[in-house]
Amino acid sequence: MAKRKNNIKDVAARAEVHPSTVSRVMNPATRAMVSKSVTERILQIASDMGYERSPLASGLRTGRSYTIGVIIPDLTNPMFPPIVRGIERTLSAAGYIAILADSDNSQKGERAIFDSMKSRHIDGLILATAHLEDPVVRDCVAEQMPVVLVNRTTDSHDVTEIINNDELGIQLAVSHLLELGHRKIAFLGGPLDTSTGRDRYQAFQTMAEDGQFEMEAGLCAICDAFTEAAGYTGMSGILEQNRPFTAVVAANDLLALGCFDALNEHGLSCPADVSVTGFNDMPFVDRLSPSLTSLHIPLDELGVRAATLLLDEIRDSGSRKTTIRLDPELVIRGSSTPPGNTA
Amino acid sequence: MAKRKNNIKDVAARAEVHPSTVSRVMNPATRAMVSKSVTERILQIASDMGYERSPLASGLRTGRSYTIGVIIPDLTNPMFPPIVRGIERTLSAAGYIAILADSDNSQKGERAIFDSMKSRHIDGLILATAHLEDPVVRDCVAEQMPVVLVNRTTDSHDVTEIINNDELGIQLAVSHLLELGHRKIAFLGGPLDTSTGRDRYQAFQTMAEDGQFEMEAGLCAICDAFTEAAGYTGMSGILEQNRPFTAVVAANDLLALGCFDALNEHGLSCPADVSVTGFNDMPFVDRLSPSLTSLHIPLDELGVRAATLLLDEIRDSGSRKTTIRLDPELVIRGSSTPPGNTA
DNA sequence: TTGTAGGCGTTATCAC
DNA sequence: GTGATAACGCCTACAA
Repeated sequence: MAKRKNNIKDVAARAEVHPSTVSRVMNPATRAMVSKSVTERILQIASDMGYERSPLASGLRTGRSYTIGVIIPDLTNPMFPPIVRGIERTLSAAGYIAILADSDNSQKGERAIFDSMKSRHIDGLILATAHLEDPVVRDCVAEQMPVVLVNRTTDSHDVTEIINNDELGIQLAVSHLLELGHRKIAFLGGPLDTSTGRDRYQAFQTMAEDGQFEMEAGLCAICDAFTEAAGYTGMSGILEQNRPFTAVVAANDLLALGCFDALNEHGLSCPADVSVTGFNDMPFVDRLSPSLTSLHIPLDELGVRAATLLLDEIRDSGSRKTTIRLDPELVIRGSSTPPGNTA
Repeated sequence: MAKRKNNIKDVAARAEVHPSTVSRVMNPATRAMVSKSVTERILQIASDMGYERSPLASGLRTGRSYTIGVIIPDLTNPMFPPIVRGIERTLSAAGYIAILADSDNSQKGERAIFDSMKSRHIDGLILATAHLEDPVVRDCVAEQMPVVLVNRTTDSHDVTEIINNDELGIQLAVSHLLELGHRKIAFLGGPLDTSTGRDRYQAFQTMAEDGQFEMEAGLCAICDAFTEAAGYTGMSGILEQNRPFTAVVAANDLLALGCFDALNEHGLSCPADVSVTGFNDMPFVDRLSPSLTSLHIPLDELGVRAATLLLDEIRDSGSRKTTIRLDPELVIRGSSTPPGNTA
């Protein structure tokens, strides 16, 4: 009946050695200290008894938990599941486990989750939630907690991160629309307290300032979240201005979806009346009606590399912080065509 | 410099009481044992010092980790993120944390994850991966590990679970197609070693046997996974038979998407040539081209209730195992219309 | 190469 | 109501 799990002492007793010897054998890093014959005997017995080291106890002793925190702003945004999957696969291959939390796009949520994770003694953190000014990131740096940012960065680049070339992405999108003949282009931006929100917006502005097209204040809306609902609200605001335009650059795919809704509601159709581009090329946008022109990002790879960077960081926390910036690729689909009837 | 976190002894020293007393105060369940004045003083000091209990150490002592394992077959299937989110929200509100893993639709993966989670001393498990014959579920029952199944069940119903009324779902879909006038209906099923695969298939068969329409062997394909790729392969197989049909009932939405691809490739269009229904009403199917008729399931609620059931189970593991079965609702969209041109 | 001893932070159990 | 003690399972100087 007593279902107590075998512990290190049980194995030691059966192998007629001291628990510390078993401990050394069970830890690959210290295994070399023990003679070959004893090592083999202990490994055999341990496996026979179904012994498994308790990460809890060993973590308590060593201060490491082999647990990594992963905070995502919105798991229902289809861009994140592939990232999470890449992270999780990579971590578990290295003997780590991921504890996942969704901050629900809120900085307060992010903080609460961070505190809770910290109390679980996580060995490191992967954040997809970074804000330009982010107390959680600052705390990580201050406390020397290994951390990697994915997709978004902060204003103080003293952290390892893997992000996208947001400026290039917007350049590609706008150039594409310009080549199609569009000249009145609206912009649907994301929150300016995130790097993806600000940098994509700035890139759009810069292209206008370079004289490539004319930017009108009324044709620019900053949404307060990267969600369909916010995109809908933002686009509705633009439409109420009643200014002519033939294309919309949205700062991400969900905003573009909300944009579709607002256009439909105003009797406009995409792409006949208005062309739309998104950002991220999240799963299923190729199947939408219309299929969405977007900027492709290797999401799974983003996750894999974020996890790899974090593992490096944990092993050698003194190493220089690196910033990896991936170039997005424009994927042209049905939502962008030459301008026809002007709205 | 020494950034060591405050522990229970530090608090005790500052409050001039014994660590045990602090321990009693910090645990809501035992707080009543301590006098009001001491309780207040300790709480104040603890909060001043930023003291947080170490779940690791307390877990080591008590055998509970306040950690719940969550295994999902495929996180990139959009039906799961809302479920995961509901689970995570509910668990964290109760002081638990979720460790998430993706089994990648493989029973071997499920087993490996389970073992790894067990070694982390999880207090319970939520499985969305159940197979009809599932060793992991059997082990949970044998080891008295609290477990809740979501979405899928097993053949031995000795486990708490929250699932869908799959039979009703298929009845609704088929009835809908019959009412539209379809009589040659194909079926694209999921793996028969899962309850959702088998039960949806059986429901389809039963309706045919009841004489509501004629079921043809050649118009029935069982896919080996609930994925777009498998749906594409399955549907291609049906199309190669060259038998006339005007509608397809797919056992889930991803299969329906794969079905779209195969139809397109064969020059058939939905719904003009063939009507299609899905299952799960996962996010974004309302935006597809064509929008997909499907069976709606309250995904977030599924997650919330699964987590709630598990917490109940943890508190009172002796309680009777319950099966909750939710009725799906048919949502009619663009992919299903009366039959026009026969294929 | 292996054993010894002490401690990681907490709590159950017994005393007082 | 509070204090003392040991133990959860493991790791690591240090000693042998």
